[in-house]
Amino acid sequence: MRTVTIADVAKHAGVAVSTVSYVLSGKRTISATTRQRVLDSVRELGYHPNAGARALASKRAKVIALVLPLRAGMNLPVLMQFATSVVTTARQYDHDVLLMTADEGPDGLHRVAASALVDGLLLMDVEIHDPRVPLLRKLAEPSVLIGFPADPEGLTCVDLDFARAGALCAEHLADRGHREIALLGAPRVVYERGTGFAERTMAGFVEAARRHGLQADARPCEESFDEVYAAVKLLLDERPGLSGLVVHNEAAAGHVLGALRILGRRVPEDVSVVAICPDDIAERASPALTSVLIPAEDVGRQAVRLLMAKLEGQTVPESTLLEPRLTIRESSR
Amino acid sequence: MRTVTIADVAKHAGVAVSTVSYVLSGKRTISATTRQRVLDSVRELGYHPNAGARALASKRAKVIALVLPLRAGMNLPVLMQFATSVVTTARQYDHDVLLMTADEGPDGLHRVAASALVDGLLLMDVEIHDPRVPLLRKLAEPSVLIGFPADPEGLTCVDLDFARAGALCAEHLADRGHREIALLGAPRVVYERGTGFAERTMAGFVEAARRHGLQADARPCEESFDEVYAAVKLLLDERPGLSGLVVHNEAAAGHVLGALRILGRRVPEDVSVVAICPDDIAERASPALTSVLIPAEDVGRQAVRLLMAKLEGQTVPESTLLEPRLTIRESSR
DNA sequence: CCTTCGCGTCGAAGCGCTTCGATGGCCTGC
DNA sequence: GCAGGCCATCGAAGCGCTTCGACGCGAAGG
Repeated sequence: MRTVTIADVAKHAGVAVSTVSYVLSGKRTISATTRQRVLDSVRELGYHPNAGARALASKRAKVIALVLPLRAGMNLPVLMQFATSVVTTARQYDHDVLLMTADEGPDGLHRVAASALVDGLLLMDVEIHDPRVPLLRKLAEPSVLIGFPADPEGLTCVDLDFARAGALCAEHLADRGHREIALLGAPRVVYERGTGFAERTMAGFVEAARRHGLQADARPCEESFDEVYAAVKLLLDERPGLSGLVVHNEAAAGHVLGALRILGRRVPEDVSVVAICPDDIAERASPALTSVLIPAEDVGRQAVRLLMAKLEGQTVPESTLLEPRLTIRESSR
Repeated sequence: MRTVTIADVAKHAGVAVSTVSYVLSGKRTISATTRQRVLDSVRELGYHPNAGARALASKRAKVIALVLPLRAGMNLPVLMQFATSVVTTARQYDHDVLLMTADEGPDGLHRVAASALVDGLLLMDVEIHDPRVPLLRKLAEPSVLIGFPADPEGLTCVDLDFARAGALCAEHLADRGHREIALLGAPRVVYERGTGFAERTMAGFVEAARRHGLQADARPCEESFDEVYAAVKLLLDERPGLSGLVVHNEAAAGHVLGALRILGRRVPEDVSVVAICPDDIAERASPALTSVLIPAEDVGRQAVRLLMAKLEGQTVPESTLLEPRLTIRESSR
């Protein structure tokens, strides 16, 4: 069974090859009767345009690259949701997704772009001083970044508004009358790596607390139970009046609850806890955590939309910050 | 800056286009001096072959599809390791990876295959009665499955040897002198979905226990703490002499330890626990779990190798089972 | 010395598609 | 009744690459 080409369709429908092409692309008007005849032939023969030929002729591969940081220690559920949402959204725009790992580095991006394998790039987990950023500026292919490098000038970046998320948590606690609050953040290495989002959360938190006249404290937090326990204990020792705790570290969130239980503090009676984490983690905790969710799906969808807009030559905002949403559950009052 | 084509390279090196092509593909002998001149030009001009043109002319896209079950509730770390290993291995064979979600179903596979977007397919998490299997048999493009459908005839399947893994656990416990053992498996839905690996583990476990004259018991196990606790309690009530427990459920593994602690059984003094799970989970538990690991990386690498072999027209075994390895840690004696 | 062979290279024919300019038929308006 | 215009369709020229057959030349063989 030889594969069906556009010429087969044309012959079957009794029209020229170009007519079939125009029916399929809609780039020229074709009479309703011809159009129907062609579409029938397409269906009957089971025609699928050859991707390579199309890419060659039209200079559009209809494929975008998704560059994921597939190193260990990522927030897997969020990453997965994000990837799923990117693939699904891309399909809605009739595009496919080429999966790449960050470890190919700038060369990998250059390769897929220069070979016209992909029309555009989506990079996740961009760091403050990301070696790929200068390349992206040079590339003819449009790109969208998840996260913010030091200088987003000339790029297109999407992210959750982490500063706002931090602030939202502080405000929530302020509204409930808490006067002394603290934030436990990501592991120290995350700050050192300079991904940016962790710092921005802290900054937003501290700023909002200050604005509301709260006494606030923010520090990194490791992920093992023992270290979380030690951190929580230290915090409570130093700040006996502490009654509100924000945890921006999904691995640690559960452990914080465990530590508080062991330390004899009830949640939420003695200490209110707010987490910045995916909903499923917040819901599964006990008590269920009041949380600000990381809207991975929104981010993915939005990123693809922006990329598609750029592919069509539209200009898009350099920076898109997604508004965080706080869901109140059992762990705060 | 127009993109560099093979014609540019040819002109720059003072040779014919076809010569450049042969230098790059190695399909005909080219004298060392010419070869070097061409390679120099390639480097100097920064030439990258156009993927579409190459695919069109050679009928090889140098892309494989990776179909992941991006629904929730998967074992994310394993899935990620697997995906990473697939991408990395594919790159070693100079191939790229197109990411697809299972929810496009058979039509999606047909689409990418018929459009020659990909040369081969890698499907993860194949189910016993998978609707995609009949299609794969028909497709001209080769494919490799992770997991086993009911009838693997004519397909190429790779998986951990789960039966062996179950047996290994039973044998480990038998060697240590345990006489009454049990296995807590995946949630009930997994068995109902019929992915196969869960059943095979159970079967291997039961068979090995029987062979060693042990009293054995195997049942599904849900993932929430409360349900795990109930299951463990029921088991201990029914089988007071139970001293060895195998857990094939990474979400439940930690909870089992918690439940045993609450029920006053020390691990490993009173009950030895063996898990079938990724190493990181086993190591993070306390006490660290003796475990049989799911070698996601091996599976990915092996799957890509098989696919590449098929792409080159070699015949490969229908079934490849990866030998499980047991790592002894603190939870068993 | 001439033929034969093989090595290294070239030229040209596609691969299947998009797109541009051309064409022919038909309607409109004066 | 005819010029002008528009609509629907066609034909052909590439897009950048691979690959096949051909060719020229020096070495080997008779």
